[in-house]
Amino acid sequence: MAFNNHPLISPLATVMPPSNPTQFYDFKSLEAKWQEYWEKNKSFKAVEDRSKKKYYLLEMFPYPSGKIHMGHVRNYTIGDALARFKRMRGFNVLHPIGWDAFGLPAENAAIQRKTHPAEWTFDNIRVMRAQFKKLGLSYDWDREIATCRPEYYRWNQWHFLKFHERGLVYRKKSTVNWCESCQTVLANEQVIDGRCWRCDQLVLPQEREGWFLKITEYADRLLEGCRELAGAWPEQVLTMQGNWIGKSHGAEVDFRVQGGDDVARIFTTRPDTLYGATFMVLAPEHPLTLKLARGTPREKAVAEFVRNAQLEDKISRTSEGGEKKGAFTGAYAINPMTGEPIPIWTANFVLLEYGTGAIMSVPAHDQRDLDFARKYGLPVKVVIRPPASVPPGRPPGATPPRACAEAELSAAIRRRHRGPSEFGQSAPARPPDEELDASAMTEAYTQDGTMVHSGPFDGLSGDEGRRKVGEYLESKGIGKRAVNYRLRDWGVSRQRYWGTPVPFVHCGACGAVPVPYEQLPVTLPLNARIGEKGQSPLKDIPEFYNVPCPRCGRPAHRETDTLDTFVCSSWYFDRYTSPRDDQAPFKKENVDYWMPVDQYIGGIEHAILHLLYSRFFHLAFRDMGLVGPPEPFARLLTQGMVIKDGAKMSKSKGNVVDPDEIVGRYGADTARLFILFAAPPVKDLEWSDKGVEGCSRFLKRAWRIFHEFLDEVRSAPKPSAPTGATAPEIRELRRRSHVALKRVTEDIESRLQFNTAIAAIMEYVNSLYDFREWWTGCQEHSEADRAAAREAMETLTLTLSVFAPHIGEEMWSALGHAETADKTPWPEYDRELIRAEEILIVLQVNGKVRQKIVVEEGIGEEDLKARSLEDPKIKEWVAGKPVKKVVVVPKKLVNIVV
RNA sequence: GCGAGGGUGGCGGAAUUGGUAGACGCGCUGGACUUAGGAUCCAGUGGCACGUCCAUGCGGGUUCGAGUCCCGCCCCUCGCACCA
Repeated sequence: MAFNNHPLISPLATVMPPSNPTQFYDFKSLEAKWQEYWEKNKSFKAVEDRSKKKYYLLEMFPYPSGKIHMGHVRNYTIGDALARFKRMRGFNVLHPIGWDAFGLPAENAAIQRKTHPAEWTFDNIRVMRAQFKKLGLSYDWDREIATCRPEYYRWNQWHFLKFHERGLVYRKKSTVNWCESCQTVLANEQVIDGRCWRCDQLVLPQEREGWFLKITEYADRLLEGCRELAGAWPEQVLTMQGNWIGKSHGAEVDFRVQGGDDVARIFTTRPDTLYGATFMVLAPEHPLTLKLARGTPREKAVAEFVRNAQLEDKISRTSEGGEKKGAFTGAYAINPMTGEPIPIWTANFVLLEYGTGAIMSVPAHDQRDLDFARKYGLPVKVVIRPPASVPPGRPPGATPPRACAEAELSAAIRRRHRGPSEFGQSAPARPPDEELDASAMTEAYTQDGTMVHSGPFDGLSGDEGRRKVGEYLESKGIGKRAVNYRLRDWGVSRQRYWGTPVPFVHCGACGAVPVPYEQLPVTLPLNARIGEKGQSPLKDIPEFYNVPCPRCGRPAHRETDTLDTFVCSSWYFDRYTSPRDDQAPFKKENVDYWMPVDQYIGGIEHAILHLLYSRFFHLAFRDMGLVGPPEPFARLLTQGMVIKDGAKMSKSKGNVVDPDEIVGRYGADTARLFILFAAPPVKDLEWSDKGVEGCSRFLKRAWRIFHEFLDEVRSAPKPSAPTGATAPEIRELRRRSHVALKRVTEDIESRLQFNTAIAAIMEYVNSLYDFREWWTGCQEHSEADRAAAREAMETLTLTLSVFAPHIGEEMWSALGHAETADKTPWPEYDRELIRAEEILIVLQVNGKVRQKIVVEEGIGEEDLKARSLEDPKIKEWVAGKPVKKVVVVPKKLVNIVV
């Protein structure tokens, strides 16, 4: 028990003796011991302390689906390493965890297993919490939340009512995405390629009434924010959000229907092509479509076409390869510029939800319109002349210029990421004044050019033309410049049980009435009979369903829809700042201290789901004065997937590795180390059992070398400044300690490259084995020598403790420290000590490496040049030829050009 | 089609500003210790025609020097895509 009786040993050591006094690395008892210590001492409890710089580190909280998988281990291990590092760097770190505990799987599992969703959920939470603790994750467990508890979801309801007060909540009947297998409506963001994001089933259109949040009101600010986040968030995520918001500039123009009062409003990004509009197309669902055909010989054909179009599923209807089908309504509209009548059609590819649900068709300058015109024999009219030269690689008609904010955004992001780019060379000349031939063209000319056959606008270029036409439309009152978004409002109604009840009451007299704040929470009854498909079981619980109207007191009934679970996750990071507050969703002073999240870590699958919703909530909160910062997540890291045998781990592929098994066999430290070492966080990680063994081997190796030095080092003093009297081996040891420290520090701090940081520690351990050879060969060691060795062991221990905290703490306490490693300030490396006394210089002849020489560190350029030319090997290579030039890169290389 | 990211040994991956390509780990080869080793330690390990050689997807270019910069291709992954 050599290190058990040291006077400085921490109080815990007397309570809990070191797991084993031998050199055997007994990870099992050692990990259990430290986990118990952290738990008892609440080691990672975060306390608001305005005198310290805060650091809010957050990983996306998990859905309690059963047991944790490797993806979780990776996500939370990355976060934990960073949390531990930041604490040692002197930050006041908030590192919380909780459970995204509402959702369909609980309900489905409950039906299957004849249990209750609550029971299933809390069972899973228990299991997963224990698994997290076994991994040694440094959470402030006092802040743990579960969104399915009324203490949490009452604030969902509170926010919903606040949003309602501000006009951000409304109810409407519309065509929604219905997932038959989940028996619920989905928001647009939750439909991926026409399929449900959770169960992968095809989504069907359905007419339904439901609750919506006006995220579209924030479209512009959400897009603007993407610009600000450039550099701090992965470019890909910002691009995806930009695409999703889909802002485009253009104009809305009214087309009068010939012989009546009807007006069809269209949206176009190309008002400069208005003169070329030779027909217009309405969405089948457009109210005018059937109206115009009514009472005409076309009525039957149009009605049938509309019916068929609506039956067609959305993917085939809107995919590029999908067949463009249309029907003539029999009516004509007046082109407001030319005054000419143009036929009004309806077609499957025009969507009611986008723009105004009606388009003008300019076949000469839009590929889709051209295809349609050719198919149905409609006229084509050229109104844009290509410029005399076009940029290289972009033949006319190849790529439409998207008058879209996407392009602007990605350009802005690129500028942020790389700095301004240079312009390409000028384009090859193209014969000027070449006019397109309307009757011959098979490809629409979709790029900008000069307006022709456009009356007073002839000769104007794209941007100018669009502006002038816009101004003209406005002056005539027949249109206006307009901005359109692809983003739709967020449908939050879910027709399922296991969620936050929508806090509204339906009254025959008063309509939908908000539940008064003082009556919150509207508690989800636990006695529901789950399993009846098609409607919420809440309807069958009279004590829930039947309530007096809060306004008039007459019998009314509660809303039975529950809120989308993404509502829970849109503000949980705020709740962590005051998790137990029962007066407000969070305390202002706490949220002001901790927010924004400094580093957020999670999967890319939430790029336009959770991450967009949360930004929306945050902006709305900001407008209500609840929070201060412009964005909730200052920096975002999207970690890669865990792959095995080339595919994502999944039950169906049978390639899952159970974290429990790895932790059981090798210990949490090994599991953590491997997962951080095998790949940089942003890249996919290929699982390797052999790699895990390698990491286990490394920890044992570190443990052994540490214990070989321990006895002599335990009582050594702090190393003093270097003196010339020490042996070169000691100086080299100190140099390597400080080099390792520098590399680990910088790899974590400025690059989040844990894999190279760990590689640096491994290299360092290898060099300690080299050093040991010399050390054991010495008769005795001076105090200064022992101090240097102590420093080396402390550096090893502290750097390792960030990644493998259990073994790190064990070693740290063995060194006799009263305080734990995680409470120890991260050491600073010494620039002076890093400087090598001798450096390696690479000698090149004509750019090829021919020799390597070792020279003293401070050698002058001329001396180095001379030494290089004198080198026998170099002389051989130069072979008497005249030396044309010598390039000297200080401290690196000399290149001799002959 | 558009946008982003990527292509480096047998494998996972390094190389931060144009300066020794392949750090670190896995695997493999040999040795030591051992009753034994799938433990541990030590040494070696890009390729071959073993050279003043060839090597970072392919072909050019800039440079004393290119995995890194420029031009043109090929392939892979992801996102967007009839969006008016």
